[in-house]
Amino acid sequence: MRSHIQLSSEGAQIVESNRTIRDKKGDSLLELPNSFTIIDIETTGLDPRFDEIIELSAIRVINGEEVKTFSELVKPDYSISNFIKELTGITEEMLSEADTIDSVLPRYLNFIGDDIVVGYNVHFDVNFIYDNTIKYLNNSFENNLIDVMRFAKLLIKDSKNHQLKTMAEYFSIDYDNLHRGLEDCKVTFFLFKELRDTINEQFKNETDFLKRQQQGLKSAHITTDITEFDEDNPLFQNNCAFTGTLAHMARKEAYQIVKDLGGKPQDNVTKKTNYLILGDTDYSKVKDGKSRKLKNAEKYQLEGLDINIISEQVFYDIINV
DNA sequence: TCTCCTCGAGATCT
DNA sequence: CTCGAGGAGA
Repeated sequence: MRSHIQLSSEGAQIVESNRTIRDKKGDSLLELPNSFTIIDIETTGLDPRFDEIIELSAIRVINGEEVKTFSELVKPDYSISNFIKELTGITEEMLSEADTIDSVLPRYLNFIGDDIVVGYNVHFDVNFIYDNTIKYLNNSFENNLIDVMRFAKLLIKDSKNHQLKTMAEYFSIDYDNLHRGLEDCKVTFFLFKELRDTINEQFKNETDFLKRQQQGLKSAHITTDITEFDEDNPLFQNNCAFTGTLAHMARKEAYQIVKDLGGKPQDNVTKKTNYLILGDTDYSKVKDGKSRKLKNAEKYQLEGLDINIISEQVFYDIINV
């Protein structure tokens, strides 16, 4: 397949086969600022290379308060599909009176300024804006961004998926016209607030959550409210490490269960390890099919240390699941 | 123990 | 794109 290279003086957008590189795109931040601009766009499809923008919407938020909104329809070059008509409720007739992208986009970018842009799966919107800014204005869109979906996935585990609609229902957020720009901005704004509250409920404070997220999953972060333990449980006061992916729970949940039983979850196998639980390690990258943790455990076992290498199923039996 | 890298799996936007 | 997991090297 031949590559199509498209170069521009500002914010080079290189289209190679079916992959697009946007080298001046802003950073994706895991932050909770008080001032930002919520964005949402409607398009004629999912692919920025072929599809067009038909609505640009935004809400300016300062110190947590909505202060201004922007929402304009955009007249596309080509007609829109029935699917999009159904999805958004936007008709050809509505679009026929709208301005074209080259005149609406500058107003939109002016409204956004250099604010951090916040959105749901915000990369989708930013990619369209980025490409259209190059194409029509020969300029780049470098604003940093915050993806609310990222927070949703990190915080909401008991949900069938993380679509905006599902999350809105999860938090009982009302919406009248989902898939219209401004309405989706409002839902995203409420959702962002709810997720911030969730963080404050589940963690000491916001920075505590953000710091942990950066550091990744550490067994030392797992805490328990339980004060009285069953001292007969095999895990009680014992060090437990895991290797591989567990079939029935996340590593984090397993750590929590160990902690709740009075055991001590570990990130690595050490000479103090008492149990190594084997998950699925059928990875091509694991040499000999044995992870470093398993190799260490076997080594220590040969040295006569009290370390039990057990299967995932035995672990479930011990914890009574 | 830590920091950074690589890789595969899974999901969302219109 | 993001995350989780293992690996390598300091």
